[in-house]
Amino acid sequence: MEESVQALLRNQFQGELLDAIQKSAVVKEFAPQTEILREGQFVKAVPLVISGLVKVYTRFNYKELLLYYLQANESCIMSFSSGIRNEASKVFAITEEPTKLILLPVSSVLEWIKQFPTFNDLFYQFYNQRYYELLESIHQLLFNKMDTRVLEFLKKRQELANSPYIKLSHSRIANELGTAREVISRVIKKLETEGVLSQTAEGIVVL
Amino acid sequence: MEESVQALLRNQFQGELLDAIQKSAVVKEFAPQTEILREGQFVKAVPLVISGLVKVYTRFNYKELLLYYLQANESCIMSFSSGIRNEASKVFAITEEPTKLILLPVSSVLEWIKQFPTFNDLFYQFYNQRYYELLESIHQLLFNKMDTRVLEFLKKRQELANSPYIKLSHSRIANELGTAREVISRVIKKLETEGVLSQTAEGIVVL
DNA sequence: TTGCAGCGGTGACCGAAGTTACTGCACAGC
DNA sequence: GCTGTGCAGTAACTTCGGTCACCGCTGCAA
Repeated sequence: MEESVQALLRNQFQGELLDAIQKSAVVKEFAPQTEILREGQFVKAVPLVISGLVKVYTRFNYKELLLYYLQANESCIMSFSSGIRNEASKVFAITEEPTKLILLPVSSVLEWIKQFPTFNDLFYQFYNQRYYELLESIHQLLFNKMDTRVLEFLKKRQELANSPYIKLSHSRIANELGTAREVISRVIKKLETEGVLSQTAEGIVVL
Repeated sequence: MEESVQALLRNQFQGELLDAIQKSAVVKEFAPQTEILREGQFVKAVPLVISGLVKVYTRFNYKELLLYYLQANESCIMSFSSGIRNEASKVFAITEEPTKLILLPVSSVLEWIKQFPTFNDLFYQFYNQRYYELLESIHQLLFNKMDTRVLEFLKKRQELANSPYIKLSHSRIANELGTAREVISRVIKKLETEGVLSQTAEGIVVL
């Protein structure tokens, strides 16, 4: 295992738990736009993101909706839950950027949860985080109109990329929000005339 | 503690865990339409439903949306999570029927989770269940039109009440689905002419 | 150079759902 | 009896978002 990964793990975990993780974890790297979890898939490993960005989303009849992003030190609770219950996943996950993650075998995770309270806490935290993010998605869908949904989305992307320029095509944005490309064009144009953002050759900038 | 509650607990828990729960749990009864969790509330106890029905929902500017129901042997994960993280609740809970529940102090729950793996598993199960139900809500909002949403809702109510007759006013249904009363009237009328349900004096019947 | 694929812009249109406003009915309480 | 209240039905209208069709631009590859 590389030194950079080791360092990250040492930061998060200590003692026996650290040893155990180092022993059984497998490091994997993925190129952008690699599907790492399909709906209906049965998972036997829980991923823990080391670096990069993973998009978790749901899909129905070619209509998608972004649920949340996984960043460094976060885990996909869906693969954990589908792992422990031996149920098929109900969501999809795809890398957005080059992503490095470690895979923890479900059986080991189950052991560690019993043995190490800090590890257990961590997973409750993960669940919690995702619960909130789903709740937030529900709020967006139910209470907000397209313009605020687009704006919120762009702001989040700006934060995540840590760059003022959002390099996403209108149709990509439409997919994330479960709508059509034309709608995004319309809304972004409107936001632009309102002066809250501007479209440049380098990407969209929220002001 | 009454014998009926004792029996239910013995059914779910054993040994030391059962003893501990019996020692520190408080039984409470609530009349229908009693608010047991408000948004922004800080909770110091985790409820476990013994009997009855609790509605968990979110609200914004007088617009509501049903998230899920809590039935016997289920717990509100929101109060657990807001308890352990000392954060304010983001959802509301209200009794739909006369409801009996036991309250477990947050501090004890945290202890038991470490001590008793079965108890820990139970709470993961709760989290999981709610995560799925939120996901289901998102699907309903994003992919389904009002007519299917109403129909699904009515079917679920029929199951829960264990009676063919759904005694809910149109405006109540509208609230649960985050829409207006007129819309429900319109949709139900349409469903009625389509022959998938009928409205009688005793309530709505899905055929 | 041509052609084509991907992207954004736009106008026209439609349908779903939210809104307003009013009607009629049943029932309770006085 | 009258009146108030809560519920359902419904017509008319608006708004939002999804869809269709088409255009023009750019850049790439044959």
